[in-house]
Amino acid sequence: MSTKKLRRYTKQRRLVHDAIINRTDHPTAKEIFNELKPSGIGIATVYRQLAAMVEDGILATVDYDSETRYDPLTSPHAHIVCSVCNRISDIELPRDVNDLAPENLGFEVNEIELTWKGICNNCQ
Amino acid sequence: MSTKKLRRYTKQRRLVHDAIINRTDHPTAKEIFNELKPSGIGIATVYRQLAAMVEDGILATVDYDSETRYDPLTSPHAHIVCSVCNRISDIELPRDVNDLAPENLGFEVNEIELTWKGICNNCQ
DNA sequence: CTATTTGCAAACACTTTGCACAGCA
DNA sequence: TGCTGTGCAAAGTGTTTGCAAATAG
Repeated sequence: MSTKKLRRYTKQRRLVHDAIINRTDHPTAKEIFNELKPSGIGIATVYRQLAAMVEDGILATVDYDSETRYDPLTSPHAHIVCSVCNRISDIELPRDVNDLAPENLGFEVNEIELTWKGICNNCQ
Repeated sequence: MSTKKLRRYTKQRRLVHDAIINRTDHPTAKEIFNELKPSGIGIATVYRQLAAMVEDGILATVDYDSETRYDPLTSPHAHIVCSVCNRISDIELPRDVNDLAPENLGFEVNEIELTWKGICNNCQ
């Protein structure tokens, strides 16, 4: 059982938290920074706060296009990525996906990552 | 129908090709470069040759740990990643995985990416 | 009061690019 | 010979870190 590290409620922590917590578009740190730039926040602080939120289990990360993206949906789920508009969407993880796990190979599965790439209905 | 771009058979092309073509460990460009360094090859050439091989369909790429890794197995398959030894292994894509596709959402699927993360039997 | 957090700039790691020269076709 | 490929160094990105000043508790 891991005790959650104590965090100070700074103005910057609240800014980053509020900027990401209801997003479904998987923004990068740079994108969050640009939106918060008018507040005078530093980009290092944005990176640090996002990392802290990941450590606290508030955010998950998604690597795409050589950038780390942040996702407030931390329960297991799959993604669909549109190669035209580059949008990443959350989607339910198929129930049967666990049946496909390679446990018979002696591999102890902790996490599944499932992404479909293609063209979303907006872009077709 | 795409006509394959003509490539010159330079010493460097052969070096990079031979260094990666039978690998199953998904090396990075840096790793290939380090192995070929004694030949005097430049790192830019390694990046360029690997990119050319991807363009020609000889290699696939796998993004992991903020680095691009190269995989001579280009037919659809899944990966298992061990969080202890960081090894990425190829594994057969379960046949039923296509049944799980989100085509009912109007999404046109081109590619599936399926990775299990956990601990391999060597590391348990 | 004091330990954590901030903003800035510099440092980092991976990858790409501009350019003059080398070498395949 | 002509044009593509090469090596080098510099530039580009995304991200992290060192440090003095600011500030939450």
